[in-house]
Amino acid sequence: MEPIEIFKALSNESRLQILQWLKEPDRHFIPHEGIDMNTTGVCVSQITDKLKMTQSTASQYLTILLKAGLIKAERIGKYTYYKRDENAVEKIADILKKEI
Amino acid sequence: MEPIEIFKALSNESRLQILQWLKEPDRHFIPHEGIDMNTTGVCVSQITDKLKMTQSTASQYLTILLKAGLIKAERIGKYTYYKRDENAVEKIADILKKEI
DNA sequence: TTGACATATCGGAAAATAACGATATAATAA
DNA sequence: TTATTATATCGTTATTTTCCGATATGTCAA
Repeated sequence: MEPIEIFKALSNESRLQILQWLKEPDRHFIPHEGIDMNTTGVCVSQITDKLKMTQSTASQYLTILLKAGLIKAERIGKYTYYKRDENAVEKIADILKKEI
Repeated sequence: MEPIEIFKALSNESRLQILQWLKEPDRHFIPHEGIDMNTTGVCVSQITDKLKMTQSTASQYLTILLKAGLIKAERIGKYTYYKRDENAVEKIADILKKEI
């Protein structure tokens, strides 16, 4: 929970976009392999497609969001599913409100 | 109110520091020219001193916070006083909570 | 008007970030 | 086993950010 690291992660249009998509995954992605996107998350290729950037960039951005603690990752077979950590988003909003 | 611009402004240790100091100016600065720091603000040289960076850098960081809308400026004589815009800080916390 | 101080702005060097292509790794399918 | 697919990582170039010194501007005091 490093505020600076979190704000850096949020300082990029594409990463903000990803976070917003992951807020309501079924509004933004088509179902995949019978996975419940709300509980399990969305895989890298789906995000890559929507981002219209390379797989490399998408993967790196997801890692940045992950390290900032804003999303969680789960590997299932050859896919890695990422989903928002709602608690973390709440928490940083609270920190902003109380400590900054 | 550009979220990205605001998050960029918050992505720097020194600028976060300034914002936090300005939350309780009289805890962090000595009174100056009989000015009420809470209503009027704190001048650039006081912030420069505490920051331990050059006047140039301090002034630029204040401009970045100003353009992001996080602080307000008032020129009185040869001094420019900066103070937090509490409303703006609240607002970005709300945006974070609701829209991101 | 000149001098002294406070602040703003300009131009730059070094470090960090953005985004890519190429390649490595991991897991499944054939 | 080998081929294929999904993801991660590496190395790179272009851009942005950090922070500085030098200088310009603005304001007051003598």
